[in-house]
Amino acid sequence: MRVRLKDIAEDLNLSKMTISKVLRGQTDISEATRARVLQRVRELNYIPNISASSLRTGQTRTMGLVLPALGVPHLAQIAAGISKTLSREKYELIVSSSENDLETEQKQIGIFLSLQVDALLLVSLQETTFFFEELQGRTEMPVVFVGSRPSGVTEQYVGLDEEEVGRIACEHLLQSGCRRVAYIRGSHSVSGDMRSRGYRNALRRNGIEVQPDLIIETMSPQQSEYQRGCEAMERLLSHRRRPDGVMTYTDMLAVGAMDAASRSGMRIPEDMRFAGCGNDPLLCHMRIPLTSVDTGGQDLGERAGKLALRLVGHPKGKGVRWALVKPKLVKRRSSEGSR
Amino acid sequence: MRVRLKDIAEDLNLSKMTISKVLRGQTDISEATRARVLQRVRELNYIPNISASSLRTGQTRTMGLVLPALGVPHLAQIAAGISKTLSREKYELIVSSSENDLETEQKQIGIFLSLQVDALLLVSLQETTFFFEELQGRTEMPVVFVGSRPSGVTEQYVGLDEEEVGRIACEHLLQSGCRRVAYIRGSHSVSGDMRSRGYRNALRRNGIEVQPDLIIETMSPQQSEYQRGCEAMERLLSHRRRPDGVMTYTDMLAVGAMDAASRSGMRIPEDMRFAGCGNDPLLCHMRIPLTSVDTGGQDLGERAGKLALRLVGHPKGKGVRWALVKPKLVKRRSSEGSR
DNA sequence: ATGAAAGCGCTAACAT
DNA sequence: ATGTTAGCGCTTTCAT
Repeated sequence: MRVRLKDIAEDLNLSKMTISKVLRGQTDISEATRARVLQRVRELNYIPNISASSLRTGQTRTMGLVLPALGVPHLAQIAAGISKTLSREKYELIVSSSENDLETEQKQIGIFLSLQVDALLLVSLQETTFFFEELQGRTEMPVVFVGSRPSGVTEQYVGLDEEEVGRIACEHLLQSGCRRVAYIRGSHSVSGDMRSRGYRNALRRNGIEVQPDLIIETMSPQQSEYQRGCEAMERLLSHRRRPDGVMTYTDMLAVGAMDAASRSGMRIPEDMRFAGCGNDPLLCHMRIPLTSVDTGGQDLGERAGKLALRLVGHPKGKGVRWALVKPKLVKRRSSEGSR
Repeated sequence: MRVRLKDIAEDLNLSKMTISKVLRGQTDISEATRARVLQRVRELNYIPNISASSLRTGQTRTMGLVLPALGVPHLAQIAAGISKTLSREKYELIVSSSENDLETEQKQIGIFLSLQVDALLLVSLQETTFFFEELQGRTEMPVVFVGSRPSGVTEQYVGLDEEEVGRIACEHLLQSGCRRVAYIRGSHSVSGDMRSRGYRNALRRNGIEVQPDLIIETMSPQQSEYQRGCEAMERLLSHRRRPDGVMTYTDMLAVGAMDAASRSGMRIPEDMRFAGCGNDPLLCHMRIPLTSVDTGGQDLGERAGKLALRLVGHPKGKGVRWALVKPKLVKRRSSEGSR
């Protein structure tokens, strides 16, 4: 049988209460007893039963994170950031994946509710607030949205400043001397639209007209991102007036685009500069080191973790609202030098 | 306040017990009552308190998985495989990451023990059995090692047949007509050694002598894997007699090697065939589609999940022992055709 | 400084 | 077919 408080108590001829107090760091215990207890606790390898303590206190010092998928670097960074922040306050993070499925996400949330975690952090797939409004009625558990949010949610949200992503990439290329900056975007998405807005604004602010044919949507879902990058580039190269700078929605699109450009005899960065997005450690250090917008998963996670910590124990609706994390540009050779 | 069994019971003028029985699918309840209860349960959005039920039953229908990192495709596949298998039996998986840190791993294991999960699945960093021997004394919780194991562990282990990884890659290249197969391996590791053995055996079985200078170790940790692949290839190209087939420890090494080979005028696959390892969806669909050994993360996860399910409730030491999952070769253009 | 009693929400075992 | 009792391991409250 597992060691319980009672076992330690009987072993030392003390009451359960004394052991419990020692373990929770209460101060009304003599130093001598404290030492004896701690010693024996270690010897017997006592593991507290969170179920029991949770049942009594309503707390688990544990938070739950639901991600659309494991295996995605950006999401992993978010998780790492949260985990790091929580552990500073002696909270632990447990994760589960919704496998990009809306219903699975709801199920996973249900499990965390059942497990009595102290707060819920969600990189949510839900597009509406419907599910969460229902949730409000059932529980007072704090919920923090990270990186994405159902439309309409404005509180308890930590996100990336997507418009800024588009802006800094474009601004950087312009400052490197580019005049015709193309944007290879992914398929339609809210973040895609916002980055696109940042891109347009940067152009306008620099007195450059937005050219619709320099914005390429790549959405054939059968093709790999690499291929889509290649094809987008080929379309851009077929223009009468070719772009002299290219930014992309993801790093892999940039890798494909750079390859296609190289094959056509373009020199990078001399003839054409590139900026990707994601700052993927694998992809950014391939052939031509790729300038990329770091979408700051770790930062995002840390902010979200802090928000969750502040929410714990606060009556609902109190406390902090939301934060937008700024992306950072990481310059590498693909956009080096200026003209 | 959250809805409890008691609330539903009072609401319907029944006892807690009746509600509990309905929710657990006991059969000694009239259809009429069952229907009433289920209806009200849904209306009130009842969420069971696992802490309470766990305290009573000692079960949570939840298992814990500790990974060295999130964000790694192979590990994510393992997690997905486990999760899929468990959910068929109404078990749930929660995950945590040790961030490649030995002590963090032990801490995460402790949390899962505290949370009373029904079994523990570990892609463990521990190299010795020391920690787990200590664990044995504290708990009867079933532990399954996945993909890696402390030396000496032979039970409750589901792993990849690493020797076979090396063998099938080499065998495939030989069957495609290669006579001088090189192996670009990573830095030293147990799995690296085993794959190397598979490679050597395949050569020998085909009556080809192992040439030490065709085995390249790439271990400069500052460099990216891509660069290390390039450099390894350059070394191979400088040999008097160049290889006509190259296999690598990872897909990224193959991508780098292929690029270096292409730059030197080698045609792929005509002059030189390549096989990577990992079957990374991103990397295998770049420039030249890459033949790769699929290390079957999903399979591994499913087998591990099944093993864990069989272990639950069994007295320790009973039940299944271990399984080795066979890798599968996925052929693509980099090794196409024969001579 | 230490301990006794009660109860968190649930369910096993046993009535009725 | 439904309900009663007791207790899982812990902590809150209130003695001593």
